[in-house]
Amino acid sequence: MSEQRITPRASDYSQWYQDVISEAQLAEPAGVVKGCMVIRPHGFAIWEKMQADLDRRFKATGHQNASFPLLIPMSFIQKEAEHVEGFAPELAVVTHAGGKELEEQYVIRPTSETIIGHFFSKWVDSHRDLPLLINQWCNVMRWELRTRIFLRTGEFLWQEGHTAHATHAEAHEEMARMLDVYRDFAHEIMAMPVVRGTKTVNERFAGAIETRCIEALMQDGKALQAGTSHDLGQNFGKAFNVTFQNDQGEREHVWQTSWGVSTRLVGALIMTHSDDDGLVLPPKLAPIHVAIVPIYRKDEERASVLEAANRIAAELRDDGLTVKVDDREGLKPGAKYYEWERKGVPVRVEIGPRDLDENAVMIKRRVSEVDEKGKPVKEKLPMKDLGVSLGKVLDEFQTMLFDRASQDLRESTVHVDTWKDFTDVFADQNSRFVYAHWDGTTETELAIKEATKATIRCLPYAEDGPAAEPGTCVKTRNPRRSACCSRRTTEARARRSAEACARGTPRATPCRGLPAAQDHRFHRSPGRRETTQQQQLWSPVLPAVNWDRRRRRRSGQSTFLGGSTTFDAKKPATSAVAVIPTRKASPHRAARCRARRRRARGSPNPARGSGSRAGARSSTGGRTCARRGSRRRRR
RNA sequence: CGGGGUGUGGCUCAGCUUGGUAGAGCGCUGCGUUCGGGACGCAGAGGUCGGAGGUUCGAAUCCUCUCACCCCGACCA
Repeated sequence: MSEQRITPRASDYSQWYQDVISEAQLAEPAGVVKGCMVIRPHGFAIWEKMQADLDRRFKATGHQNASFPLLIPMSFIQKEAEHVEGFAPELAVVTHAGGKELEEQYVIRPTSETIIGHFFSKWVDSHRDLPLLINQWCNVMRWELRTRIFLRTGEFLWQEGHTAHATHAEAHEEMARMLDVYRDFAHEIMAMPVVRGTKTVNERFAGAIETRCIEALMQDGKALQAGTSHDLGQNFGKAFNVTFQNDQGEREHVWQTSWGVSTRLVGALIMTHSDDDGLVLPPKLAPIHVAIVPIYRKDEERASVLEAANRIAAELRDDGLTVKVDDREGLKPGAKYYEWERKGVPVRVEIGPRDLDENAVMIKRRVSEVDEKGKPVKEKLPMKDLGVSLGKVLDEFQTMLFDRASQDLRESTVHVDTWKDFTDVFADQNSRFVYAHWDGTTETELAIKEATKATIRCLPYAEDGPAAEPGTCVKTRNPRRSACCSRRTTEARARRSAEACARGTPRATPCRGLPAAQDHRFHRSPGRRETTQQQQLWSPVLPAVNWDRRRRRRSGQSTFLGGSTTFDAKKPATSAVAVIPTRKASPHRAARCRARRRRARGSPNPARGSGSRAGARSSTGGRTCARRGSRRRRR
């Protein structure tokens, strides 16, 4: 147990997150393309499973998939005033194509309300054309200044639903319906409890009249916006002249909604369940359900064990499970164990000569108890009907993850009534879900953020949070309803100290009690069951949540035209794709030389990378490396 | 946009202050011994030192210019 590949959560949560992703081979920074990521096969497989289930839910609620252009005429973006203001700073713009400067520039879509609005205007003419229920699976680009893999990247994959309705009531209902679809998906498939709520005006989508969200709590106590659903009112209908004749023969503008979830969900999944040993996946999203590790010494053992492993694998596949037989030579079983655990495979099956004699196998759940010697607990299962018993284990595992995450959420949620209590929660780098009264003003909202870095995540649904009841604002003492606050997970600040990470401490016991077995087989309908069982398990006792900051910049900051002008002035016709805002060239070689001299002098380098990580690595590295590494790190 | 840092085998880095023909660990390839919680031995492959120019008999190292990426802040449905 010498090598520490994954930084523990307690020492550096942010580094832990990156380590889990890299060790599980989910994704990596593209490097050659700023702020973008490459999603590797194992990570993409998780996204594909998410897509498959969500797509089914969208179709079950009457939506159809379609595809719209990646490029959007600049003028479209400018048609809705708030929309422009919100998105302009992070647009990538195509200025040249085919060797010539374009007469009208295109933006690479940051979202498709505008171009879809354009086509809606062509497709809608009568109230009989409504409702129009469209979804698009695609990539979008937002030139973010600070990126974090899966959570915020320059380019990301998502789905965006866009609908048009004849009445506001209908559109509003659609908006709420799709938020519930997201909630159900998070609970049933991701095993991730979320809180539904309404965004404050300040956090609302640019161009919407109401934005709702689902908010999840990550293990560091910070909130993550996992999905949004917007009531766009008639804003885009008016901007793009989407009108219809109602049954009275009058022309009206349509009422629209839009809603989306993205690859950020993969990040949410990682941060909800994973531990210091690496990725933990709920079975319903695991690309591999079962990894079989054969164990043998002699050649004859090898032959019989591998034969049995392959036979069992075939049976399990018949039962609908995805199985990997790890028959690689040259790796000891222990190395394989660690590898599959890092990759989040929910259940491992070990087969050796002893098991063949007993007609049984040993299984190990990805999250299990440890015995008095500190060794993980394994279970012996008969080979007969292994598919059935493993299906049950996977069901239990899925339920256990949801229960555990729900408990985390419950324990990390507090209700406060005084400003002192409020600030205490956010002392140092700490964060939790906090329910508190708020006077409803943006001014107070910003003051709270300024003072604590906490943001108002949402005004929670009554079923998901405390009921709206009279109270006084935690900050101003003005009367108002309750809100849920937290720091946001995507916030850039890194946590470097162990003390800072309130919820980063390792769990005393790796596993909270497993729930009672359920009487259906996992494989009967993997990822397809209309589960209600889990909803019952979810006790709606808690939290509330938080944010969705976006699109609204305060006036006085860069507007679209300002950014554009700046760009053009600095970067004439050299590239086909321009980005607003532009960035300046970094320091050059002289800086490097200066650093060298400083290093040679022995003075410390304040911006040096994580010391703990380097230390861990050098301790297992070669002699030379260890010596040099420590010398350097210690300064 | 402000501040800082880094570019050297696939990865993590050393070497640069004081110029002399490029190193380590991991990984990878082959062979052998191992194999129920991260194996070991031996042999081996692999580098335009980010790029351009300059100084020098000689540049990874010194100088100038340039490109890229990362971190902190700002900013961020």
